[in-house]
Amino acid sequence: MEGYDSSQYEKLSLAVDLLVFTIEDDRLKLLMVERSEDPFAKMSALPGVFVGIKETLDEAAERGIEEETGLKDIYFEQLYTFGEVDRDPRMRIVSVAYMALVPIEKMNYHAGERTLSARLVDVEDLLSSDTKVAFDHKRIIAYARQRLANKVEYTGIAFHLVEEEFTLPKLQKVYEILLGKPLYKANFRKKIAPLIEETDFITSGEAHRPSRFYRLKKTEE
Amino acid sequence: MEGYDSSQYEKLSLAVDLLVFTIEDDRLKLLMVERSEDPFAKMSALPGVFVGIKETLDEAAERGIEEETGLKDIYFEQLYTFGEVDRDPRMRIVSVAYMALVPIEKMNYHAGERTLSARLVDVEDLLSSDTKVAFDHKRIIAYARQRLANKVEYTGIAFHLVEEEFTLPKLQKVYEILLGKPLYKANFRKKIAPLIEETDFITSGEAHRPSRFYRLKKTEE
DNA sequence: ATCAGAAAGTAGCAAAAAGATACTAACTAA
DNA sequence: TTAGTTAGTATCTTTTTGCTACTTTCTGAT
Repeated sequence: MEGYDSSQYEKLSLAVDLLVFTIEDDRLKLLMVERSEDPFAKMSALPGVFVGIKETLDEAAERGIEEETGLKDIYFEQLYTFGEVDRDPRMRIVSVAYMALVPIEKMNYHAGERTLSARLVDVEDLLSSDTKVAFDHKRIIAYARQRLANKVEYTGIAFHLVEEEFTLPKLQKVYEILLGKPLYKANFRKKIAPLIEETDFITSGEAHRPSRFYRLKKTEE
Repeated sequence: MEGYDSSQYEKLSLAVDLLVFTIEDDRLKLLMVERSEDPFAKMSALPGVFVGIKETLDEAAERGIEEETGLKDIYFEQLYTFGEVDRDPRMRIVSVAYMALVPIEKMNYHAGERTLSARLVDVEDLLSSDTKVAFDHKRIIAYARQRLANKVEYTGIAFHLVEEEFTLPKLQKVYEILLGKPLYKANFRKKIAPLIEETDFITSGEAHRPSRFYRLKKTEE
């Protein structure tokens, strides 16, 4: 392909759509914006940016995340590239979706330049209702939701949704939310024990036994 | 993003690079072409096509696969999108990599219009040697190799590398090649037993006990 | 015909992981 | 001091995996 004379092919616009997930009030939430302009004015959409001609995809994703949340250095990964011809009614735009995870304590966001507002949307509610979402963004969200559920089983992705020091009940809750089912406390602890290490801190002030804070062990993955 | 006036952003070329894998002589092989033009003339590269302005990514991938192999209806999936700025020395080209799997018995290929030849390359040999490959294609191949190894463990992706009716020794070999390690026969059979069903056919003519042909059960996944 | 070789296929145990239950521990608030 | 509530642990059962050793069924050479 790259030997082709590419000028015979029309170029197209490439965007990055961002799925910034967090967990708030024991629910999986996603950062969405309210569009100020047509098409889909006043509807919910994923935040996103166009990819600059001198910018890698990862750089565009980082830039977009920072514009929406002010955050740098949060975990993100490329999700999938959506390239239906008519996904944008105005013109051909191919979108590379990126997924980012951030603990709610660090979460921050604000309306962008061309959006009315930004807010956290309950993902399960959104997906199980027939709420309309701009473009093909609902499908993208469903795809990401699925990937999250898969990855929590065989990677440490859930750790990105808690702070660096976390209690096991809190971490377990994150696993349960992503998996969509309750876990046995004892088994959960057996499973993640080799990945974590104790800290000297415990919770206090709650009307029950305090829980210890742990952190992720550096040495394994 | 999609509310932006996109005209302020330069458009770019989008290509699909194809990784057509098969198994030949008990080795994982990949279809590669020899480039006829600069840059990287005479070097090995992945086959690929540019994405047309009225064409989805999947359609472009299907078209590319058919151009290279004459095959329709083979299994393929989107792998990852590579968007480094300088991955093509001439101009900015973002590439969506697609991975296709085909049993060697169906495999077919020929040099394209702008390539000198097409051939099957031993993947492990290529990756463990310091053979130069055009563009960032070696990295893409390494990424795909990894993904194949992962997916064989938790999906039925290996079935796409054997014909519809297959013997268990043959299927096991495919698993072993993708995983890069030997498996115990008895365990392997226990594991895939629920996924397959017997046929009435067995091999013949070999100097040992014949083996039965099976097929994938339709009902599960 | 019989037997050696070779790969297909099966039986069955041991070890490890996952599933599940029931308990004990430590805090606050009344 | 006690009731309520959640943290944390001990222990058993079940399932899966890891492994070995066996039996089966073919060809090809005595």
